[in-house]
Amino acid sequence: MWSAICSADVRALSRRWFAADAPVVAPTLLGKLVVAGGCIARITEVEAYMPEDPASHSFRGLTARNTVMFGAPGHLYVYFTYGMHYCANVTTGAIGSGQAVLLRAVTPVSGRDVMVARRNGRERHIADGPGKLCQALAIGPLDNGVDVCHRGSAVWLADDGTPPPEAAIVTPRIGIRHAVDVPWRWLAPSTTGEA
DNA sequence: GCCTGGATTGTCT
DNA sequence: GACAATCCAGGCA
Repeated sequence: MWSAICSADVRALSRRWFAADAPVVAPTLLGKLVVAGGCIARITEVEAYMPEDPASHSFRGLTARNTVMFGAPGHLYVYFTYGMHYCANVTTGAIGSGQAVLLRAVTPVSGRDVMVARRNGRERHIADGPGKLCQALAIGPLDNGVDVCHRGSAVWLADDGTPPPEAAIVTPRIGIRHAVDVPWRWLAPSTTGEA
């Protein structure tokens, strides 16, 4: 698989891919690949966050932490939460719009052993949560702001031709305390549960 | 400068 | 199923 990533039939997603609003971009990312930490994983769950959304970090405007969210689309926004976990987002929309798509879960495609090792040897639930995803793919604060449209980046998103699932499951977002009824969470149907 | 809440996870019962 | 762990950002005085 790694050789495939290095070949021409797997290409980085273009900047234009992320130019639309987060709720539009989010479902299109299902099935796409994340290349990070020497591993490749397929996206199975995402959530959209908009600036008018009380659950979004950009709701209160530009701050030192969320600067990346207000920057150009197609960049990685990594933030620290609950005192011990990192979450990875990809910025979308126009510059200054403060939108992002949270990467909630992936399944290993290549480098599974490495991901398991990073997850302290856990064979199950390798990356079925935002914090676990960052741990398995070694995504951290140093990756905040990297360009995911560039193959040479520490973290980038790729398209290997796999189409998004035709019947993605749409649900309200979870783990948040504001705007809990907004259906901006998308899951690949065959990958619910164990990742 | 202090206080509070948080886009979570792992462990224990 | 319930709860503790853990620490930073942001709000407020």
